[in-house]
Amino acid sequence: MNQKTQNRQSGSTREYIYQTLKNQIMNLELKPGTKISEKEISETLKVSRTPVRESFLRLAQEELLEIYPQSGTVVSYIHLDFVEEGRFVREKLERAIVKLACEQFPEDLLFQLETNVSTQHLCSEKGNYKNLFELDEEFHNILFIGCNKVRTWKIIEQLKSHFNRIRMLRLVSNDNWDIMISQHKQILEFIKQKDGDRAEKLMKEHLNLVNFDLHTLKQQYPEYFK
Amino acid sequence: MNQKTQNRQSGSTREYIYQTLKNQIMNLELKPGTKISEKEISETLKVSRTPVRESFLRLAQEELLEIYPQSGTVVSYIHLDFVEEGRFVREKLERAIVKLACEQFPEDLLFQLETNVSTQHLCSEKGNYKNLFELDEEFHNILFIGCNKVRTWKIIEQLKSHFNRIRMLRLVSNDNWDIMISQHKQILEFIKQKDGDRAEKLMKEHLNLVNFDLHTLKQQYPEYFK
DNA sequence: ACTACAATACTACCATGGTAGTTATACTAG
DNA sequence: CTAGTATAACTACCATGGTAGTATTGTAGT
Repeated sequence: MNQKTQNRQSGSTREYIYQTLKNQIMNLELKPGTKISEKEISETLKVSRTPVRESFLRLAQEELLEIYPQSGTVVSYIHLDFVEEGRFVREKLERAIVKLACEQFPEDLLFQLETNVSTQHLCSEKGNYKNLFELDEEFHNILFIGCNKVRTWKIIEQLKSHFNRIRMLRLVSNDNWDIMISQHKQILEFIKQKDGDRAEKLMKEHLNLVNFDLHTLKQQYPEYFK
Repeated sequence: MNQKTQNRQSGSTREYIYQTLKNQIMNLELKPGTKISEKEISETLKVSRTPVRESFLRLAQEELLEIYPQSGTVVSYIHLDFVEEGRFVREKLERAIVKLACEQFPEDLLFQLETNVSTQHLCSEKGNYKNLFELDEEFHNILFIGCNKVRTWKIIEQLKSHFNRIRMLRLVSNDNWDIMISQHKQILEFIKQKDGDRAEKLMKEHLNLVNFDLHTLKQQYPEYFK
């Protein structure tokens, strides 16, 4: 029997399913608490249950799904402990990274930071907050790449997943984009000047920018939280 | 057809296979570079290919296996970049944690640290290095538990996997067990005295204790490294 | 002897069916 | 109407067969 003749353009079926589900969870299209099943997903996405199942396992590993054996699978509620812990780890590591970046940083990646920041200005003028969000992520990612700490960034990305869903909850409206962008620009300046102390201090401020009151948000959207 | 009547005592078949393989990899029974396959493992461990495959995926996620699609699966070589990066992350986070522990730490876990350290003395006298190794891990784990940062420790554990294989290479002989134990004891004292600065400084020293020359080791066992 | 290429033997990947275990539902007794 | 129980309808888990893709081996041509 014909089991799959056309290749999917980007990677395996499993990867495709994983990305699709992860996006839906992070965008809150799949709301916390939603019950899903291998069979249901495999039917809506027109694939067999195997790659779906394997994606479930990976997402459970990353704490975005909770699998109850023989019973069911649920999209994880946003867990404030996880958010707090993610913030803790991120602060410690990013402060260390930006200090490292001040000691040495590859020229070509410095250039990438420059273009990133100027693109941020453009997106801000046009009110393109979706792109701005991604540029923010990219800015920090480049810092880790330049310090040869790619795995570390991946770890942070994973720990940030619960937090980023909150950020999605607040949508574009409430972030202080302009302050954020100017801080990015200033951090880049400190790196070029190799001023580690100031850079670290500013990075700490920068990460606290999104440090809004979680508990009021929890009261506003109680159905999303554990 | 009978597909599995007896329950395995501890958890699912998948978990059992995962633990078995992980142990073999960490103990270097499965040496870096060894080619393995779903079929082979499923036959030797007398299970079907599915749980084996799912364990492979998880171990690949943790960078202990490398899966080449449609081609083969290989036990990861020890990657010095990973070791270095693991050390970086661990230092930053453990220094922050021990400082936190000096601010507040639950009474019962303090007691657990006490018993842990005294057990370490016992094991040292008896030359029980295998247990000592585990007690070392436990000591640090308790610190994270007491600071409500369990996930953070899990992250570190994963990042340490490549490093721990090196530690296994050097076996028991070369570690400075006595210094290590006295440092544990001293760290515990600083926590009780709530002396964050001294605790952090000692923790940094402590983590550098196993900071031996990797490159000579790489020359000694070239077949284990990338 | 050495290269080009076809045949073969692998591999991980995906599809699918059966099973044990859990949960919801229907039914019965009081 | 309620409480308890049998039954049906789920679930994730595991087993297994087929497929596309890769690597190896054998073979023919030079």
